[in-house]
Amino acid sequence: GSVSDMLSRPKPWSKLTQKGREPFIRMQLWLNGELGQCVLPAQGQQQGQVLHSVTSLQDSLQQGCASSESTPKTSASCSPAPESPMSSSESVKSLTELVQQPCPAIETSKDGKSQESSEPPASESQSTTPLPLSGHSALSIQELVAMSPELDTYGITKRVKEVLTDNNLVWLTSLKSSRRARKCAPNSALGQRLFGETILGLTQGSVSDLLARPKPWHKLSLKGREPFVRMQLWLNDPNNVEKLMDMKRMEKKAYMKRRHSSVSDSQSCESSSAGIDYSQGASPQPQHQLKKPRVVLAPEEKEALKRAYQQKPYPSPKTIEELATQLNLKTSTVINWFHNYRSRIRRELFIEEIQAGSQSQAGASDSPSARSSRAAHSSEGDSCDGVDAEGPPEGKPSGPEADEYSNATTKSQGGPAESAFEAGEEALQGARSSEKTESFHLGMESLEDTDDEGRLKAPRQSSPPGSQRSGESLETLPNSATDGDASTSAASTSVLTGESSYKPKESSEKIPSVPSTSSTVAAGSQKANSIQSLFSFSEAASSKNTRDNSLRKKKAANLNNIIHRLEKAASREEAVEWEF
DNA sequence: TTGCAGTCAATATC
DNA sequence: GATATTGACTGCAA
Repeated sequence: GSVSDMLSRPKPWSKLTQKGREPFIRMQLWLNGELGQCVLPAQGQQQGQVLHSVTSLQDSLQQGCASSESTPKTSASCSPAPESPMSSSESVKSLTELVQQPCPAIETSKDGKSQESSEPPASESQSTTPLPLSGHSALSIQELVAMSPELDTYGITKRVKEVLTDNNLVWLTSLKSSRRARKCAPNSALGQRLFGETILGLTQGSVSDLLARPKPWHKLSLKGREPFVRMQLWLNDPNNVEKLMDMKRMEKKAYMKRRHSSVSDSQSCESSSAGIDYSQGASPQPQHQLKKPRVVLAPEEKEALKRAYQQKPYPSPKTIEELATQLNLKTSTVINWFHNYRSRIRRELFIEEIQAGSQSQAGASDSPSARSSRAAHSSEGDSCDGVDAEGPPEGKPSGPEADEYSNATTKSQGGPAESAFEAGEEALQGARSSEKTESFHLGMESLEDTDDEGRLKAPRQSSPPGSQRSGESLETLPNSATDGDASTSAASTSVLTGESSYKPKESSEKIPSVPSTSSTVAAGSQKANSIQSLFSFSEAASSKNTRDNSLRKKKAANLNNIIHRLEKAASREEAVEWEF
């Protein structure tokens, strides 16, 4: 009866609820000929199918995608329906099982996509890397992604890392004895590159990033979820490792073959690392020469940018322009830097929270750092550039306050600097900034001074030790913040004089040069000085504090973002639901 | 137009 | 050689 009704009187898509759309999706899949035996899993109840993003699914369907679909799944958020009886984890399981049965998740062959040649794998666009995901087309994966229940991204990456590294270990240890074997060991290891290219269709760098800093599922776009679904599928494949190893072997074979065949003239253009052949096949030299050298920002430049960020995470075009001029960078570089920095800070925060969340809150309460940060009730606010009035935002960041988590993400090595930061932060408690631009501009002026001597001529090629020079000049800038001076001067110091301008890169990374931001407080400059000295001398910081500080820094950055958005929203007077 | 997510790929680091 | 970092780019959405 329902079918009849639906067939004769279909509602327009826009009028359908998510549940109502489900049958149409199924029909579409069926029309695409991809409905296999797995259409309706035994568990019955295909309904719970809640699409995280119906539109995206629709898109993929329109592109002709299809595949083993369906998976009952529930999304607490969007499925009010009582019907989906499955728990989230069950759903995941069934999802992956489903995909696995008919067509193993990992089709090792790189040509795996041959069968469905027609489809234009949206995701691989320009990528020359063969998109792995075989038995299923890339699109079917999209579909799975759309229908997938919430996955534990952190857990998934953790497991993937384990599998990969375990594998490395196995090989390395088992081969340790033999010299010859050891020589081969690296080749036999399951590396990120192989995994990325074969399983995820991503490059090594992306994989590394993904594994190290997974975003929580709910923060991911459909596209962003795809690698996690792939990983989940891979993890569920009992033969995953072997298949990957096979891949490895095949790759190696191919490589050897290539090498042998190109003995003659290969010498000149030797760059024959595995996986290169596509680049040469595509086009000859022209691009080769057009390649522009990669910009590498000198540490001082980064410092300056960070300080600018502390003051204004969302600089105006004018500010960007100025910054670019002062630093002798292209505006696009500055823009990119801000974009990248914002998003990376955000991501770090995510995982910090995840990690913190997974730690027992118990320990957090009496850790010194926690104590201090709590005692200094306003310190959080400070660190976020005068966001002390962050009533609501407070809620979230404070939760994961735990100081205990292992900071896998926080590659924090900047012990001294960070401890300094902590001290500095405390010293600056109560300081607060409300003004932004002016101080920032002042800062730029200071920088100008710097430039006079040794402008960061930054060849933008590599940031060699030469950069030290400019770093020094920055460092030696006169501290323009005079005691009783208004916030502006204090701020200017913070932006440029940078307590940390001479800090090693790593530490500077973690240290937020935070608060000096704008302390309106008279004591500002003195405090800044104390920070400076701390930077130089207090080597004895505990790693706990270190982590705590890095977390704070990130929170600060995050709060900055929040503020910015709030301001924006306020100016627009629009109602916004905030998710902090 | 702006900001962001996701990614690549060059380079740095381990 | 494997992995991590990071500037740049693309595509999308508001």
